[in-house]
Amino acid sequence: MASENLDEIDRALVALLQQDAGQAYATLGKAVGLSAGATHERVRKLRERGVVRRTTVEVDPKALGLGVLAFVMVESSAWMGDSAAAFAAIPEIEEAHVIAGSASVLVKVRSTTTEQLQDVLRRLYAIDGVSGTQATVSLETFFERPPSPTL
Amino acid sequence: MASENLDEIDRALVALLQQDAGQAYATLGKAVGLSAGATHERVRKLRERGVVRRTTVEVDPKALGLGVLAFVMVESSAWMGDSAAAFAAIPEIEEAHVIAGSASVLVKVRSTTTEQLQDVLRRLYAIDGVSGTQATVSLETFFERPPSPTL
DNA sequence: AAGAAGAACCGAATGACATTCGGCATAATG
DNA sequence: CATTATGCCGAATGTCATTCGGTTCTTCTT
Repeated sequence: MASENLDEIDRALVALLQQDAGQAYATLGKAVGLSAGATHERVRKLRERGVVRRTTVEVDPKALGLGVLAFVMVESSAWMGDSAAAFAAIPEIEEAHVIAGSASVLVKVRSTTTEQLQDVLRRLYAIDGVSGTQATVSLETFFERPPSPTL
Repeated sequence: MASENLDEIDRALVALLQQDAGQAYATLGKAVGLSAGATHERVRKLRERGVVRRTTVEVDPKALGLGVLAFVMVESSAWMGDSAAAFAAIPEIEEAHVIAGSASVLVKVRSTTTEQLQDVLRRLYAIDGVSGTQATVSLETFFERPPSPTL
């Protein structure tokens, strides 16, 4: 997906949809200077091209009882490139990234308690090749926001 | 926001909305065994209570040209608790967390190039109290998904 | 440069859905 | 037990999503 195919209107639409995907196409259209129908077609294309993956809701993790957030550096003695499914099978893991450096995979974990976080660490060790973990607990989240379409 | 107030139906609705917030209330209702109107009222309440913060779109960062992802450990010689606004003023920063440990704040950065990432690091140093940064670049993202309402 | 094809747009028509509300049932409270 | 609060259903009504014919603009071909 080459970003060079996104013009100013596409980027404005993405930003507006990130803020409020529930607004009417007529409202969106006014904001970017198009009719509702043309706006609808533009958004349909953004979906078709995979720029907009889906419409979702942003949820307050604490409201779900997920009061503990930690970033875990997972060390391994083996190539972890084929382990995506193993990480995805641990529901507390929100994201997982293969990284360069002393560890191999960085994962973001949300849990209800620190006990549950410990259990996640135990389950991480059960993944083939994992030799160590180093958890960094978040004391406070300043903010979390979506990728900016205007960089 | 006490999570004890979320019943099974609420949690099912959150999960369904996370997957596809564009589906009709009639469809949602069928999935949880309620009428469209009752479902609408349930979701309205989840919004009112701040569980559901907003309806948004999930976007492919690469499609926006944001091909570089890094996690930066920001070290400081001072208390960073009042610096949320300073971090938020750097648009490449997607999230920022106060952490326990040798560094003070962990930030997630998306940029178009490694040069831009370097520029972000320079701007981070300009924040009062910042004494060091340690960037960990993501080579591959296994997955990113929303917090699970069923943990 | 001219013509054809493709892409994007407008605005109206039509189908789908959001929202509201009266009535009923259930749960909670005093 | 009586009263109040909450949640639900289903239908009515207002709003919006979607489509499409026609027009305009852009790109491609000769």
